[in-house]
Amino acid sequence: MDDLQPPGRLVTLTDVARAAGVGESTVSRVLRNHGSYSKRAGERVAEAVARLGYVPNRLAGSLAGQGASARLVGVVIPSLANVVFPDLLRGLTAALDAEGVPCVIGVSDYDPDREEALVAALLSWRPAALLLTGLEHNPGTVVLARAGGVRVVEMIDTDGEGIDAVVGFSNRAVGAASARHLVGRGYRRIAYLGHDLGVDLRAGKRLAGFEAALAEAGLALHGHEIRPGPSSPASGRAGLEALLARHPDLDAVYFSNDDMALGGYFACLAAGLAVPGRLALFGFNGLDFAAAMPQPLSTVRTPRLEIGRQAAACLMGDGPKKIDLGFTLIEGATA
Amino acid sequence: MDDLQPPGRLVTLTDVARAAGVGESTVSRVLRNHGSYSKRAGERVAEAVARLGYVPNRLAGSLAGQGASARLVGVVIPSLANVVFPDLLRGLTAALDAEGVPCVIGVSDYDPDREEALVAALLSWRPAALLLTGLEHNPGTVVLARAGGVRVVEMIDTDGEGIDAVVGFSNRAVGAASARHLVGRGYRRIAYLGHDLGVDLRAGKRLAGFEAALAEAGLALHGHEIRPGPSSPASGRAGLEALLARHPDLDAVYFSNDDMALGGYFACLAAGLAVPGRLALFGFNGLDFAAAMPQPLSTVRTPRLEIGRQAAACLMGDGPKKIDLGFTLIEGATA
DNA sequence: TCGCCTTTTGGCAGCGCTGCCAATCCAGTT
DNA sequence: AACTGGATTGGCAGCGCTGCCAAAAGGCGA
Repeated sequence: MDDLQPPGRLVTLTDVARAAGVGESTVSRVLRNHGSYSKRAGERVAEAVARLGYVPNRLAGSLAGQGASARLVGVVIPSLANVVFPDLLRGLTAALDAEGVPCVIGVSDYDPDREEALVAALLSWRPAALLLTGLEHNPGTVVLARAGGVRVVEMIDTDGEGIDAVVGFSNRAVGAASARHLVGRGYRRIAYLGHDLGVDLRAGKRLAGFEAALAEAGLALHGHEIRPGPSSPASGRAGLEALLARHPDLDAVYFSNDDMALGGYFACLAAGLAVPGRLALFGFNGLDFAAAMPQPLSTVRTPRLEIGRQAAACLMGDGPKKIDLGFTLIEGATA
Repeated sequence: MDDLQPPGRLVTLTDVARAAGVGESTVSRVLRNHGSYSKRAGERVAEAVARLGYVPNRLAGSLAGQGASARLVGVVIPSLANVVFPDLLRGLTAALDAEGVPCVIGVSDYDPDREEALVAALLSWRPAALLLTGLEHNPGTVVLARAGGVRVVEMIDTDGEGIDAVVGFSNRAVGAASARHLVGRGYRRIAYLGHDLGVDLRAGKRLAGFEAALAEAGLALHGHEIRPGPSSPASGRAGLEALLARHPDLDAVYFSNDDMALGGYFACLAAGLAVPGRLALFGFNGLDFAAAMPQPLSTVRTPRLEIGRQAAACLMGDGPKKIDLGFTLIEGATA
């Protein structure tokens, strides 16, 4: 594939300098608009850049520059299959693109070892900052991140201690608020329906908060179904059918997220179960479709874009170490 | 933020060489497992690397290496809000992470000028390859991409000429197949409900293919609703309500994608319209939820992950210049 | 033990850029 | 015209690494 472009050397700053009849430093100053230079020099450089089609080499620039760190941000997320993470990236890139800082991303597939490998790989690009998801990491990941000499921001989860800065919300609190809502509405035989907790630690924290709040009300989970694999409407639908077969007397279900809840809603529609009359449904995330349902889904809206934005802001300025952006309980009409 | 890490210099390859009592070149050879070195040298280097916590500096490595191009891939996508693009990234990162090549991403927000700026920014990192979305770009973008001396792959759309390699499917053909399906089922008063076509050119191509196939059958669109803004279930629901108010006699609706179709389905549920008895619905994309609906959505499944994977493969080897991965029409039960 | 060939090794230039410094220029003063 | 201070400029070292090359170290049969 490399023999396709034998154009020899790409245009360098030295070429521009020669073409513009000025020194290299002048070109550098003009291009970065840093230091002082005459109007004339600016024009000649601009002209030469345009004529030669010069594209700066940031590898060289970053290497030579102060601190030798690149204007890049390394991001490790567990998955791209769950809307939450693209939303996070969306907030992030919106804020970073404005600064002209691109993200280098790695997807860990919820595997801590892959995460560690990705952190090492990303650090080798000497990013200006590193963004991780959640607070649970391999010890090696933490050592690497600390030794990397970069700002580290952990996103989404605030239930625990971070390496450096943390931006997110409390998943435990979300679970507790959800439980209190259901209990307050009079539901008593409440089941949990989720996807694999072994990998999604934050779903586990929500469940823990949920059960704790249930316990405060003198209740316990009335049924429990954990589906292998990632969350999806299909999994939610199959899961609810399984759950109802085992516990026909359920009156409410707390889902690990809205995707699962949508599947549950579909199951109810298909089975002709009145929602919430016969069965109440409660989700998590507050995705777009939740509000468009015939009966808006009862759920908790999480500030996903805002987490991304604040995380980006956190990289730039020196904000507080822990930012809890909270969440919003959406009453909806399904619970 | 930078005064937080005054740890002085990070560990360099020279430090490792000194600590291991070997030359720099030997360390380099060991680390890249390139060239020959003794077992003893390998062990001493490995020990020193572990002891010092050395993380290579790829900025320097790439700068010094052959062709001075980085083991990075630049990706420009129009949005992260539409599942399609995260899915694309998913296929991509799955294939690239295996090779240890991270993606540097930029989000253009469907703006050709932003796309051009992002291409320039990404090229300045001297990526090994550049991945763009769609075939329509600013002339400047094309010039840049060509001059960058990198392999360029355009994803998703095969209806037109690419800069270098193209991986995707024909949106026109998707539209035509969808129309033929609806016509074959006996629907005659068919409307189109979509989001902003000005930005989503591929949706426009589908619609063009759809109308062309309709014309072949002697039909024309019976109603037409374009919603401003991005696609979403909420937009689909509101759109269908508006459409039905204007054309109460519709018997089928072709949606710009499944998200819009889901909103349409919700609108039918809410209004008590039988699907497909009273109104048939047809989507596009074949998202997860489509199969979990009480009546599986009639739609077209696109090979999003596979496009990402093939695009990655395309960067490595020298595959064909144009790969059409086709699509699958899913009959479903809504049309 | 010696010569010959292969494996292993270290030195060093240089990738393209930035930061520092000293040189130059220029306008305003004296 | 000489002088002064700030604005502008170019030269050059060096960022951390790789590729090249020549030197050193082994291996082995004679």
